Amino acid sequence: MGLNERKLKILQAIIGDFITTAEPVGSRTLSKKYDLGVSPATIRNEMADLEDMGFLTHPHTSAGRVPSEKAYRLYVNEIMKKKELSKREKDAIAKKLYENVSELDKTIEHAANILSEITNLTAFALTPQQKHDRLKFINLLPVDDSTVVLMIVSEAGKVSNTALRLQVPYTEEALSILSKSMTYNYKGKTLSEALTLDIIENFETDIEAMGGLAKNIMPNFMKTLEEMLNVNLYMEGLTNIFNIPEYNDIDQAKMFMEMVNRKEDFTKTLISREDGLLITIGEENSDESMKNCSLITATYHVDGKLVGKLGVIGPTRMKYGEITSVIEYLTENISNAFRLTGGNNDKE
Amino acid sequence: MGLNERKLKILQAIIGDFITTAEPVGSRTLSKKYDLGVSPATIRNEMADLEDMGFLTHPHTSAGRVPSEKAYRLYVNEIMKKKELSKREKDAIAKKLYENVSELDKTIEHAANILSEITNLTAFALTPQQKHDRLKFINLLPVDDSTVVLMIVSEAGKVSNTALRLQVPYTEEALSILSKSMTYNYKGKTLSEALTLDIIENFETDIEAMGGLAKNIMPNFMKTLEEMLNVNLYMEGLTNIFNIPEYNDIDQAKMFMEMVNRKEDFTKTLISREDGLLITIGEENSDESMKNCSLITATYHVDGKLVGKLGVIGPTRMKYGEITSVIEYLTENISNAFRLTGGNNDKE
DNA sequence: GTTAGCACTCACCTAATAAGAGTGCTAACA
DNA sequence: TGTTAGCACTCTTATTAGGTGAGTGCTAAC
Repeated sequence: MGLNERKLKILQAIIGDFITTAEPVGSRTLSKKYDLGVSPATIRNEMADLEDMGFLTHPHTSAGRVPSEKAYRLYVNEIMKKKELSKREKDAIAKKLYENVSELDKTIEHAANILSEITNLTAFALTPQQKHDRLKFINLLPVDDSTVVLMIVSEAGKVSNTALRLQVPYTEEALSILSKSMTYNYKGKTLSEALTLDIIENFETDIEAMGGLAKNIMPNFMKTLEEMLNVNLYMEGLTNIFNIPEYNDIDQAKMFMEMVNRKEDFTKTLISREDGLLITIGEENSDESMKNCSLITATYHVDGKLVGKLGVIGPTRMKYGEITSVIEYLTENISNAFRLTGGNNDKE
Repeated sequence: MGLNERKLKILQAIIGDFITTAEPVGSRTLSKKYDLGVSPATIRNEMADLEDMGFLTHPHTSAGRVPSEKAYRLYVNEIMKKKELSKREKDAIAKKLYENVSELDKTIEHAANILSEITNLTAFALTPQQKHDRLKFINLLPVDDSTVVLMIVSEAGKVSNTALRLQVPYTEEALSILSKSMTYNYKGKTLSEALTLDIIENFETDIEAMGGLAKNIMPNFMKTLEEMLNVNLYMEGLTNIFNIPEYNDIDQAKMFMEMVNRKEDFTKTLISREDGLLITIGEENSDESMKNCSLITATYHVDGKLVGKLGVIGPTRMKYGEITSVIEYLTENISNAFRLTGGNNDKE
């Protein structure tokens, strides 16, 4: 028994209807609402077939049909068409996105916000992983008798610094030597390379000479590098799930909230996902807590190098077509925003 | 009709019982559970009096009594005793709190986390308002042909910097002059003073000479100052409310989540509250969305100067005594942690 | 192959009933 | 005069039963 055109048409109608109404759809409603050219009885026969084939399920005998995850998978792979966004939508998105383009993090946060507002789902965005970002500039600046500022700039333009209060007095000369020595050792290295460098060895001889200065500073340097490697997770539209029938139940809502609030786990899940547009439906998710969710993620690029991710999470019943269109438009424009402006806040 | 000792004892028992069980408490349970020395009938008479006085309410005729907000107010003001924390609890708190004491923000976040775990409520903490923090160090550092880093250090040890990509070439000399000029103009000023300074005037003559360098940099400087003035709000234990009977209802949970997710509003509410330990119960809250919550906030000090806030929010039925004890212990120790170590990561 | 007709199923809603917790009042007691 | 036992009464909550309607699956006719 194959999926002839009529079956496909009926399946598509069922999926489309269910996605918007969240109600099991019956043969009569189907024949009234959609112009299928056949009677409810025929539709019933076809639906029975579709159920045998695993595309539909039955909450109970006297209920309408509900698409299975297999149906969504088919829908995503073959039926759904990407919806071209209207000029107005595009403009609205672009306007918000370009609002504060000087800070990558802010833009990423905005992107998640836009996404959640358009989709009415929970949206998220990860700031880029900086693993391959290289150290460009390292400096130690005297601020006062007991305070120096450690400053690190990466090629991607990320700046990080910490005010260090030293336990021991220091001389500007020693500071300058250490600063130069660090630059010599680390400049041009990627963040992850830098983290594996055995610094103690490199500075062994100097440490005594500089009265513990390096001993004071290097641990902080490494800690700062680690922090630069951290990605930030932005989440928006958390409360949207309360408006979704699937989560109109305190336990469901709780489970969902708890899942997305385990930010480290969630971040790990996102990072480990393949690059590019990826849709995982229900059981396809490896995370136990996501087995009744669908997750859509996409990769964005900045300067053609760094990559981060953004996407949405919600019930398996979601508007896959529209959502992927918005996500793709967003990823393109995050890339563009930064390619065109070099991360500065002047638009071309 | 006054609040004689027996009435007070009964009221206390009712409040205590209701706080732990969340069930309306009846005369029989009361006489069985607590050793009041009188029969249920007597208790009933007293309860009727207490209800007339406004301390108790009646969900319906055949239900037990529930404390009114007036009762909680009395309880908080006069009955409740602060619970001395056990050594073990104190140690556990201190250990977590001192874990990463080099960064104020991290410590504040930890504090909120500890608080939510101990109280099983939603806890929050605001990083200090830096209004009166003074600028200590301003520097412009050349990184490459088109990039300079703007670095600002405040007396409180807050460091901020931004990599600026300039549209025009610059000379190190011009940069150095600008840097010195900025230091001259802003050093020692508080952040809020600095923000109101009319810089354009100060640099009018220099701007031409430095080929627009100042014009490029000053707006970013001001923006950075503004960011330094921002406070951060950390929230922990959001999903705890799902375990609270009062919020075991999708609409209640939704309202709560939406309230605490309006972070700007919430932050404003917190900032505008009086310093010190402050408990507001139900209707005492000016925020419409908090009228059925209780909010406890306290102020913490760092170096005896900067102040931030932390606290919990939950249903009016909460363990006021225990919670305030924990909050007070936390605020003291945040202060101590930074007083003793000067914000560095070595303990004394 | 398609359709009309019809019996059948099952969730859901409503009303009715029963059970249980707790009060308020009255009268007796110390 | 304050305290207590007793009891009728109230009101929620749980349970059950009956009715309704949406929708299916099957059969027989077209």
